[in-house]
Amino acid sequence: MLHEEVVGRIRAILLDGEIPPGARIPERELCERLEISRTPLREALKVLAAEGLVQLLPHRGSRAAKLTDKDMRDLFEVCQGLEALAGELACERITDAEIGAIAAAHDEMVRHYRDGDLIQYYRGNRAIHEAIVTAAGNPVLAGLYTSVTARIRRARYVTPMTPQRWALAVKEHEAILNALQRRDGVGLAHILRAHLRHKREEVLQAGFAETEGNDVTLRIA
Amino acid sequence: MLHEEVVGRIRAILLDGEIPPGARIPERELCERLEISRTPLREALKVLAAEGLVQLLPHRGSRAAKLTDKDMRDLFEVCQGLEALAGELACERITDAEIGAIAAAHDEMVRHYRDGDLIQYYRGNRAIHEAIVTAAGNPVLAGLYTSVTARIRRARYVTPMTPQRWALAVKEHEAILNALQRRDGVGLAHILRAHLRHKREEVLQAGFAETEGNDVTLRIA
DNA sequence: TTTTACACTTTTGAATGCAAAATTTGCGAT
DNA sequence: ATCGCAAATTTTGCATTCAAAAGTGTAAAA
Repeated sequence: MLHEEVVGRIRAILLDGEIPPGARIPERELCERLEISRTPLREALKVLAAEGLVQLLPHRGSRAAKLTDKDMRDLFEVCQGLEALAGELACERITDAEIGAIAAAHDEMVRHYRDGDLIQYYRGNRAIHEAIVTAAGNPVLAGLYTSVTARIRRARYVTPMTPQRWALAVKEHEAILNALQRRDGVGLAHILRAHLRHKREEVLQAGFAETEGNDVTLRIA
Repeated sequence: MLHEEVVGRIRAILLDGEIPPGARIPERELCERLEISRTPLREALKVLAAEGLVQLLPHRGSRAAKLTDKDMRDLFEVCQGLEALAGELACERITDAEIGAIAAAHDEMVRHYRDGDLIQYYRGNRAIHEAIVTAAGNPVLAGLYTSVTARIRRARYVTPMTPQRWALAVKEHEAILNALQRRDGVGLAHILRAHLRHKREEVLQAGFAETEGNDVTLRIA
């Protein structure tokens, strides 16, 4: 198993909440499960610690990082900035074909909205946001975006929404698509920022910070 | 020696250009020099690879990452976005004391400009940009900023400037300070973006991409 | 009964050793 | 002299091992 694959698998375990935020990461167990020894596992944990997904305590092992309200706020704030930048750049560089693909994804997402299928809606939603970032044509930006969104993914794509909020989000997505089609970078940046600001308020109001005894996984079910 | 210290020391070696971009990283030598064994060294290298400072080639060791023109452009683009965001947030949150400190740093920097001391000018310049990011009060943002700026530091703070460009940069810094004092977030974001755009053009024009046979260190001397 | 001291266990962090892969060296053929 | 190929050497990646630190349990003393 390659180094990057080890990192990826542990990242998946953490993002799935299989090891819940704040819990200790059992080196021995993970080694057995991934069928590797402690050396490559520990290398991966240090990388994930640098990413912010794992917290290393000297001589006390590693834990799955826990996000406070402040962390969540900071991450959303940065995410807003990154998506706004991506939107502006995308408008300069996006091809008609890419716009077409996003429009198709948008229509499909709206169908899931009408069907009331939140899971599928979120899936499409995420694909659109990622497509915009990709269209920006900046791998550095894409990398930071991936890393920041990974940390808030569970909160962002798991929060239940009220009908009102959901309707607003869909409306905002109409505006996002529209700005893209007009290649209105400044406008797109604005609407993306507002869109994420609303999402953040939603998440924080729902109390989704990963603090003591707040098991998000339970709430999902 | 603590893990973070190992990472820091290798980072410094790379940023100083002691191991020039593209060169192989000699594990054995570094181990002896840092007086550690290969295990912690390799952990550090993987972390630095995740940061983009080191390139890992499976079964072929690690090299100091080399930046192409495109990489440089992408990094500056992201840096613009991060600084603009930091500027906006800073205007919302900065204290009078912090503004005072930045004003003092600014005055000192201008003195170095008048003295024609580019090294000291750059040092002060960097301190101001970092102070603005700090004033944004967002550690996630600060972390990304540190990591992105580290990668372009040599280009950013080493490029020789023409008198015209230097004068323009100082003028822009007057505007930066002014916007901060007025707590004009949008204005500050704009001027920071323009400032960095100019810097990027300067760097790219100077041909500072770390491509084959382009030893930046030589040019500094 | 509560607290503290102490031995014991577990776990962490790092050095060493070993097999596999890659690079370099040496030699023969053209 | 140059090219090609095989043997030798080096280097990489990982498993194992070892010392040190943290955690745990027990028993004695207050």
